[in-house]
Amino acid sequence: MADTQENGSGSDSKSARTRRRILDSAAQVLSNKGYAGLRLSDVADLAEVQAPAIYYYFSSREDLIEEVMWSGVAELRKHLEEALDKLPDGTTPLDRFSVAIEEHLRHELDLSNYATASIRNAGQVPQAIRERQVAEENAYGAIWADILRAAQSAGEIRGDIDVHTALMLVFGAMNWTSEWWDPERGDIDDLVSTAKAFILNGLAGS
Amino acid sequence: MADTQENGSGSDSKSARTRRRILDSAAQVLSNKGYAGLRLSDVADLAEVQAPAIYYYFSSREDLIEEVMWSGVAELRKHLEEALDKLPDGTTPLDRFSVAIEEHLRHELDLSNYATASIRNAGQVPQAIRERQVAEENAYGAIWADILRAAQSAGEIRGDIDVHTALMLVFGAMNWTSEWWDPERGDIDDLVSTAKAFILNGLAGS
Amino acid sequence: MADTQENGSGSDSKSARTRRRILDSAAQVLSNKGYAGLRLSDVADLAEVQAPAIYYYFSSREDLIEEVMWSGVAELRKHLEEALDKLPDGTTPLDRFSVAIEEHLRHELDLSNYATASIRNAGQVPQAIRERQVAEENAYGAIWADILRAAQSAGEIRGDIDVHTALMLVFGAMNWTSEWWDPERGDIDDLVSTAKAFILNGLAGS
Amino acid sequence: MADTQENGSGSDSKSARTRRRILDSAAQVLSNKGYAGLRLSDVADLAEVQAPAIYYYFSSREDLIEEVMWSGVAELRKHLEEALDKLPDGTTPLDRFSVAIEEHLRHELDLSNYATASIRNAGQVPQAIRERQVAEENAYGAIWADILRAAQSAGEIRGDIDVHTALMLVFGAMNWTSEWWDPERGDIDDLVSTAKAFILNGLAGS
DNA sequence: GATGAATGAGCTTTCATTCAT
DNA sequence: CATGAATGAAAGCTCATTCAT
Repeated sequence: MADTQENGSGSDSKSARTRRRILDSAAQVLSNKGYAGLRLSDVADLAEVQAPAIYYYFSSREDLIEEVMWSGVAELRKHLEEALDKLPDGTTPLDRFSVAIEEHLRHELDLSNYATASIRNAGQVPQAIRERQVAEENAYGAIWADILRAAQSAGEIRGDIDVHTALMLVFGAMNWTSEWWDPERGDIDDLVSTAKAFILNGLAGS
Repeated sequence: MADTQENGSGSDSKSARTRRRILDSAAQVLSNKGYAGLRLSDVADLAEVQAPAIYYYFSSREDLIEEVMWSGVAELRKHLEEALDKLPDGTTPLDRFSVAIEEHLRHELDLSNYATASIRNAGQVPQAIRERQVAEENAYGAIWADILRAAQSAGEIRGDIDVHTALMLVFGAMNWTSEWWDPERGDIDDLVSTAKAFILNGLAGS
Repeated sequence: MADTQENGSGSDSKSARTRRRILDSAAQVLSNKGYAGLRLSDVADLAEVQAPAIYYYFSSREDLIEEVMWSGVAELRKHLEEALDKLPDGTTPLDRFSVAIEEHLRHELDLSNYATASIRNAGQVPQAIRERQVAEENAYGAIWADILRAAQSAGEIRGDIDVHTALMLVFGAMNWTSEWWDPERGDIDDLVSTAKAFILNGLAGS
Repeated sequence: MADTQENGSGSDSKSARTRRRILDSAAQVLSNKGYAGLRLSDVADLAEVQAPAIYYYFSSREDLIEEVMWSGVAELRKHLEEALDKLPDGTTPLDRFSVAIEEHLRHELDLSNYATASIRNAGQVPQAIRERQVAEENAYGAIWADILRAAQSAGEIRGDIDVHTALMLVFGAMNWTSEWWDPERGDIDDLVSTAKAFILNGLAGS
């Protein structure tokens, strides 16, 4: 599944499908080899096209990578927003938080090379590429921060904790999973419940 | 300090000092540009030598990088072992754990390009380089696992938690700090105490 | 006018007009960028067609360029022949020569990208393209040589001068104008009269 | 001789000789194939080095070409200045002019790929490269203009002629020779004397 | 010990050209 | 007639690496 996800929806003309294949391949290579290690020829091989065909769809290597990095976070956000929207009206902030943790982890580990590509390369990509991604990250972070603040107001988590620092520690614990978690050896349900317990206890505290 | 740390001690002949400068520079470049993004010419510039001079000290680019990656973790372990050895005999596992968190964070953020280089590039480095680093990581992880298990036996943290998963979540929260924490804007003491509270509560749980 | 000239006449079906537009555009690009610098995509943009459409009218890039280079001189010759034919029967060789100078200059500077394309790229085009152009050039040169020899016989210009060398010096003075003369800043009538005086005196001599 | 000229003088260390060989080769290729047609691999073949070696001496293709274009005119000027300096004090402007014609032609035809490269590609090179060359051209043109004005003051040539236009016609006649004159078939002394007669008569006039 | 000089492999990118539609 | 899609070949350029000095 991890290798065949579709990014976004939309038309599926032959042209659109080729573009998608290139983008998917780039996400996978980026995720494995890193920004500087991504070679267009590897992307092309995976996408089953010749390397110059990439230039029919993207104006440069940077352009292609930018779109992967940007849509990695965008997709994560869309995913989360949809999940939160489905919750019944009276759901408590802490329950919403719990859902967010689950969605983030499942999307990162189960579905998306885009997410892992974004996460792993955030620190290595040149400034020009970084900017649009940062905008998306801020939007994504804002959703989490809102939930966290609501939980604080509701007294569900400690009030003395700095929201930004807390969020970053939580993201750290979650994002790092893609570095060590092996889908072949672990059960994702176990991971999700352990992570939830760790994080919620960490923030609820005594 | 972060840019001028010395890795290990030992002889300080001119030759040894040049070697150290090259290694330090490689750690810094590796930390910023990633494995594939490291260019020997950048390392040479930082170390103030000519690029071919690197070959006098290291037999190849891979060799140089391997040493950085490997000593990043080795250094972290030495650091931790020394700190733990200094603790009085009766120190509880949980207190030892608390000290470990503090040492890991301070070393990563304050002292060492080696540590961040190791952490950031663990997933992108080729297998050949990875192996020795993995051995070091296992040794380092074993120290943490011992403490954790002792704490579990002592009933200081929950017994239902899987030690390996817990450890990885903790490492995630800590390692990710190097991606977002800005020494210019935050106080490291605050970060350390927030991280300790988050992690210890997360594992103690209700 | 210089950018919209039509080369030759003939059928004006939509197809023929598109072909003409492509040829005109090629002449202009060739004139500005040179043989190796001509890109079909530039020609296509100027002609307002898609690049592959060019292949409907010309079997290759070389083919297209050959036609421009060849018709550049052909057109110059047709132009000159018409002008000479209009002269009254008794016109002296020297007067015919004077008319030739004027026609050549006006056509080159005022009317035709084809002429400048031919002139500027004569030395850089591959042999295969060159041949047909050389044939045209010889025919064109023959007209000039005839006039010059007649003038020599009539004693209107020096007899000791080598006709071929003289002709080449004259062509040089004229052809070079397209490299330096700026229609925005100079008056073409002034240029024509100065050039006539220079050339005719140069050949008449003392 | 044309293929083996040395450009400028100076040290002849091995390194300097390689640099010179690359520059000489570039001048020759530029002269034959034009700006867009110059391939570094052709230059490298002629210079008997591998293509990337060029980058040891020049930072880019443009850089290399700029130096050829610029030094083509610079060399021409140096050549001319030296010849004029050798003339006895009382030499008339017209005699100086005559010497200038001779030096220009001989240098262009006999000695220098640099000169022909500069002349042929002046119109096709991008603006960035052009600028430095234009400066040199102006300096070179100023020498000629000075002589011409002096001759006008001395009444040696017509007073009604525009100096700039005249100069351009003269340069045209001379520069064009490299397009048609074949050293195998013609005698350069004949060409020089014919050209002198043509130009001087052209400007002296009746 | 260290460097100037050079190379070979491999990268991104461009471009003429083809072909199914 | 014309175009969207794609390719093969080759270009400029970068970089790790070598080697004589």
